[in-house]
Amino acid sequence: MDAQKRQRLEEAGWQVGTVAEFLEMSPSESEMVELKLALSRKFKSLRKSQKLSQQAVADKMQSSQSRVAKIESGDSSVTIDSMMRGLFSMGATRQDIAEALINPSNGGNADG
Amino acid sequence: MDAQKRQRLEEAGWQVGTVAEFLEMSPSESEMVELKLALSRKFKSLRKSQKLSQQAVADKMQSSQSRVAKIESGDSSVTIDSMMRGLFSMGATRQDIAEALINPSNGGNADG
DNA sequence: GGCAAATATATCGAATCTGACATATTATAA
DNA sequence: TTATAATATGTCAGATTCGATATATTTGCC
Repeated sequence: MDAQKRQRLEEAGWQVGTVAEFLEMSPSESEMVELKLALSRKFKSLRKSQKLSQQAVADKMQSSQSRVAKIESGDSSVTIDSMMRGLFSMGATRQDIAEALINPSNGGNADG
Repeated sequence: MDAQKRQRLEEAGWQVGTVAEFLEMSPSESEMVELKLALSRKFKSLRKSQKLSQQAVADKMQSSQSRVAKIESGDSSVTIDSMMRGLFSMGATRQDIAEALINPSNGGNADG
């Protein structure tokens, strides 16, 4: 059972503990996971608010649709650098990003 | 941007060169540079405030002294992931990081 | 000055991540 | 339904970054 599946279970109501506990992560590792999750949410909500397809964002940031999908799905092969690059390519400011880091929700616009 | 800042960037390996070349950097690329600069400053000020050597921080984050030096000098081979990992290893919170992103200065404690 | 600790810089093999691509799955509209 | 766009998933060669190491330089103290 991987982390993603486990998270799905949890969202469906299964009490299994925290992701960090399950994966036996150090505090800094789980901070990293949460940070990436926050950025990934912000990324998706920003794209939606601008009504862009993943392909359109990929073009803006000189990447590929599949990579954008991975960014939004929280794939572990994605770096923070990559997410930041995408956010800036969509016009996000450091302010926007800072707010996304603090706010546990998706960070504002569009579907929420 | 002043000449001193540009020179620091050049010395750190950012392909900046002339002012003209610098202006050819896309907006998102320069946002990335500024973001990394902000994180690098926060990293150093946090380490100083905790009176840790670069080696000590390297141990905490399972890296090497040389890599910590590169983080603090704004070396272009350093990823944001790497900087974040270091910041969290020193006990920084997402709040701390968010503030560092917004604040153009070094971010608070110790020298500066 | 001399010495030791701290920091900076260079290099390199190994590990990781990337963009591209193929393809599967899921929405959306006619 | 059928067609089409959008999104998700898997793979992989090439590029990038990593930690480690060696070594140079700087800093601080005697």
